[in-house]
Amino acid sequence: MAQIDKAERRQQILAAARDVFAKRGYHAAKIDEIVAAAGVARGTFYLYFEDKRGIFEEIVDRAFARLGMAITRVDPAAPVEDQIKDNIRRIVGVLLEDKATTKILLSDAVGLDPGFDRKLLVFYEEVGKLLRESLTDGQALGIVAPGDAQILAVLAMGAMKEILYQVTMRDLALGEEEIVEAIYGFLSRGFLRV
Amino acid sequence: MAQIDKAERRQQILAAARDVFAKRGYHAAKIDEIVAAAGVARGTFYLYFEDKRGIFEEIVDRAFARLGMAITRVDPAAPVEDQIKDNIRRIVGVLLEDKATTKILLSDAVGLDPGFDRKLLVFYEEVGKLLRESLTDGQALGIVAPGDAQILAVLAMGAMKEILYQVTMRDLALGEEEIVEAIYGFLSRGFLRV
Amino acid sequence: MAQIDKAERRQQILAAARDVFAKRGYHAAKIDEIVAAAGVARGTFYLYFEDKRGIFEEIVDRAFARLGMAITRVDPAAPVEDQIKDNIRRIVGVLLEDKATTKILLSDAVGLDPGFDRKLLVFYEEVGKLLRESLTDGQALGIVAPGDAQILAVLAMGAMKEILYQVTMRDLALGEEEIVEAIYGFLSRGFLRV
Amino acid sequence: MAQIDKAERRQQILAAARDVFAKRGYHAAKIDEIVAAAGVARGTFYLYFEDKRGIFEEIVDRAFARLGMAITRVDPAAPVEDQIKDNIRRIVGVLLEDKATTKILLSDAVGLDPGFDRKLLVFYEEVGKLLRESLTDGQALGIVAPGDAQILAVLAMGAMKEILYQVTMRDLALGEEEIVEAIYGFLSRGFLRV
DNA sequence: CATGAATGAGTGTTCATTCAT
DNA sequence: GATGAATGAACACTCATTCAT
Repeated sequence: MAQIDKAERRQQILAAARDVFAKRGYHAAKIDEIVAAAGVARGTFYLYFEDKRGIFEEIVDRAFARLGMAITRVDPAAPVEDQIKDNIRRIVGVLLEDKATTKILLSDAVGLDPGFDRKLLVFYEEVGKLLRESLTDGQALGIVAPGDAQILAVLAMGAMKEILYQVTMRDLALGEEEIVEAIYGFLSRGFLRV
Repeated sequence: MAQIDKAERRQQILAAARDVFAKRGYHAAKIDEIVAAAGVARGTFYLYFEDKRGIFEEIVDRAFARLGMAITRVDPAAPVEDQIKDNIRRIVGVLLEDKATTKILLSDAVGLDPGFDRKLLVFYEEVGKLLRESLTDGQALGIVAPGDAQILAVLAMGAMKEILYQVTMRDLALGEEEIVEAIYGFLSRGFLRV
Repeated sequence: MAQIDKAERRQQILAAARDVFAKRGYHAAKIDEIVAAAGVARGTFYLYFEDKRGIFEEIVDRAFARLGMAITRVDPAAPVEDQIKDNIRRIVGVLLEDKATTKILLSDAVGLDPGFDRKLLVFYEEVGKLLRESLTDGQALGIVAPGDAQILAVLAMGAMKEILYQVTMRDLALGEEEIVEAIYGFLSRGFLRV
Repeated sequence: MAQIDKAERRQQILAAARDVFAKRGYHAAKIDEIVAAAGVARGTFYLYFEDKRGIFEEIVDRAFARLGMAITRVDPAAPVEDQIKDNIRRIVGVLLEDKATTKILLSDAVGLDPGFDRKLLVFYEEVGKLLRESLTDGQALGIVAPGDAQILAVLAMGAMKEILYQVTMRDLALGEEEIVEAIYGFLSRGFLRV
């Protein structure tokens, strides 16, 4: 079990932890099961991670970082439709690429404890802020409907989170592009025609 | 402590549990704190409830029941706008009326364990089914945009859940009617005008 | 195992802990052995005591309190010999009466950790202060040899501690009165006659 | 790290261990901190010492050896006062010269475990035996007060240990000669003049 | 019915020691 | 010899649940 690269060993444990957390949820996930899945000894775990919560936090932080990088600001000077679709496509891509982590993000990390709730809220707030600014820009140009940009941002995020939650948790059989189109259509036009 | 009605005693404990669960989250909520808040002895708790998970489940079940009763089917023969707004208004009303329970529903109950995840999924699926049917009816009448009704239903629920989650967790200062209008506007027209 | 008086239950556990600590030393004493000796369940221990260190500290504190009460100030106006002998007799009596606790005091509590070292030092300093004052009084009356009263106090305490340590740890077969006389003789006259 | 003498490397580790043991106490001293202080790798430690207890034992054994060599038998044919003072002076000198080790001896090694208690007892008994014989000789010559020589030996050692313990642990500001004189005065004449 | 003292299974974490390179 | 990554035995403590009074 000896000379693996240190970074590789971290990844190994991280991947095992991700799978166990996704399968069992945070509290039902036992260190024992994680190290068994990673094929390392109990003590090795603590060589690479502070504690159970620490590794969970790292999984979430990495996912947030990946997600953050998938999102880019919309430039209102250029055609927006493709930019928005690309954003949606990248977000959906990142989340569907690693469903275990997505389940952790959208399910296990929710309501874990006040500290974690804050972390989640902060991340969504950051995304919301970017979205809000884009919406405000768009409103100035008349390509976004008037209304409280913050609320619109929250609603848009909620819609996306839910569809991805359902796809992840229920294995709703939808192709990525289908999801992207549905989200885009919904955000752009809603669905009521009364 | 003598002459309290049995049902009243249940309520007392239930309310205490709800507050503690909302304040601490499921795992950090200790039976000790619940019984202290309810002003009963430890053993008394188990006279009224099977176990910790049992009382939590009852809180969630009651909330779901209340929520279910707030939702009524839209009759496409009559003017739909008011019917939809009424539905939204009732749902928002129920959830904002008891924020502790709403926090439990939208945060603590999420990712608790596979069994609970299923319960949540089932409830949202039931709501989604009703919504889907209404949407399908609407599509037949041309008052709902075409598209996969199931996805539309999921997106609509996600948007509503998120705004209420934010209002509950962040104390976003929004009036009920404001929320109702924002949701309705979003569902009906989206926000892009490109 | 039920309805014993709460104070009695504390005593029961305290006595068991004292025996185990005395037999094994602080670190080798396991909670398991203490509760087994006390005939209670693991959890019961924590119902009565904060933690392992807490019960140890209580044992030491109680011993110090008992010891403190055995010591009285010497009144230089009255004949001092009997007063001193009485003090020595009471101290020796208290320590030989419960050898397990004495072993804990003179052996296990020593060098446990910086916090405990301080507690010990503080206690001995208090005793030393009383002794020092008595010695200073005595020096004024010419019944105590001149010299740094603090050093004399320390030396006197050391002599007493050591003889009791040896009696406790080695079962040196000495009667109480023998010990008292030896200490008194030593303190009063030393042993060199050159 | 290459060309260091094997014996030198041992010394290096031994010195580091001594400092860490003195600073933290036996149990709070971690191998990690010792090897870090010594500037060697974890495994290297075990190349030079059996285990943690082994190195601790060696520190104590060496200290006892040094101490043993400082003590010489008093020849009753020659003037004893200087011989005794020289003995005290040498003992005090050895102990104050390396306060870290003295703290280990008088504090950390006490009550470590039954095995160590025995080692301490044996050493003090050996010293006590030598002292007892000197005292018995002295009693035959009338230069030592009558009384149980063993008890007198124990009392004398206790007095010395305590003053050195206090000087070491409390940084009692006393010069060596002051200490020597105080001890000698105390042993020779006690302090009561009633 | 109500009480609260007693229970004990369950688990995260530490750290001395080993051993492949 | 030297290294430091890996090991896993050991243990204090928590807290939901039970049950004698």
